[in-house]
Amino acid sequence: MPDFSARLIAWQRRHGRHDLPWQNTRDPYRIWLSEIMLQQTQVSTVIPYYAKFLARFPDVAALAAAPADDVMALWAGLGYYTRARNLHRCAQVVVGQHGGAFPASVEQLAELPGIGRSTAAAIASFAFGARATILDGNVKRVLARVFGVEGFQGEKKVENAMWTLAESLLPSNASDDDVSSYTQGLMDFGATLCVRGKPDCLRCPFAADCVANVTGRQRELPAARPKKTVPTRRTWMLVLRDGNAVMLEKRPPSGIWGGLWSLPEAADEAALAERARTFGSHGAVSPLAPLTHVFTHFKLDIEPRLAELDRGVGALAALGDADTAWVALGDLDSFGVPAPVRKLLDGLQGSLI
DNA sequence: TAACCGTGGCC
DNA sequence: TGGCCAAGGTT
Repeated sequence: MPDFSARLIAWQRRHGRHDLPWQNTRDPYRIWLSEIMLQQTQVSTVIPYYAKFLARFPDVAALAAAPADDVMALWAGLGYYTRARNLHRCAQVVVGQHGGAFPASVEQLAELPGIGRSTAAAIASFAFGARATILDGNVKRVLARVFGVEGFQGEKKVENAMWTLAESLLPSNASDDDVSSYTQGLMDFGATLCVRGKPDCLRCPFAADCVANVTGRQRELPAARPKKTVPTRRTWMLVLRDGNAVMLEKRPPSGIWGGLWSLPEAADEAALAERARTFGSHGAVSPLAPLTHVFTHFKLDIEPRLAELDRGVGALAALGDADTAWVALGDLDSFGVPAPVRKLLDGLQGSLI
């Protein structure tokens, strides 16, 4: 299909999105920030976070100079927290090694933390007019349908074929505006017309040539991910309360919820009671309503337990421990707290007298 | 190469 | 209700 890019650009200019908060700018900082937040995350989820970040960190220098904990607190609830750490590191590299200006080439961008091949192409095309293709979930779905690419896109062989195909479709002799419209068109077309459930083939500019449409295989393309049963883990969380404050522990930088502040955990009931005593609570440990949190690759059953701190021990319990903090329930916004833990504590606050 | 890494919306 | 997955990158 020699005119794929021309048709897509025309579609984008008439039917695509043109007023998202990170559009209508060529500021690499704003574009980069949006692209990192949008990794595996839907537009509607990102919008409020994007506004918060821009208000607090108006440029890359402000972000680079911020404490890591502040960045994590602002990111809390958005998920995939490695993105937040890499965002912070990337800002510091841009300031420290690039004089505060993002590099303009795909290759240099892709060397920065948190920026892979697709994100580098998005930034380079939007900010610098580079002729480089993205390959995200939208593009993979569109290519699989229009060109009849078989096989699960998680397989290396299939993904390599997709990259090659995507490269071959780039517009030649394109202006900066064309490049920008093309990249945005790939995203918008997949996100709004060639959607997973019910693609709007009647309004599709590729309908007559689309393999999936012509053969009626919209539901078979792209190939579904092989099913896997997700394991269930179980953990006990300690809500150690002192008046209106609870104790939080900073989690290790890697692993689930890396770098966030969460409740102290234990592997069983007895171990949790022991931890409560260690922290200075010798009274009853009472159960709170259990909750289940579903991650991408496992399910987590949480057994929360409430304990009261012995009178006057609060200041001692956290002394000299930088990974422990007492936080008022009304001050959780200034700490990066995992979403289900935040939900649990918000419910607790409402129930306290 | 494949597993790991969050959360919320949709049907 | 539960399966599926979204503007992917890192290890």
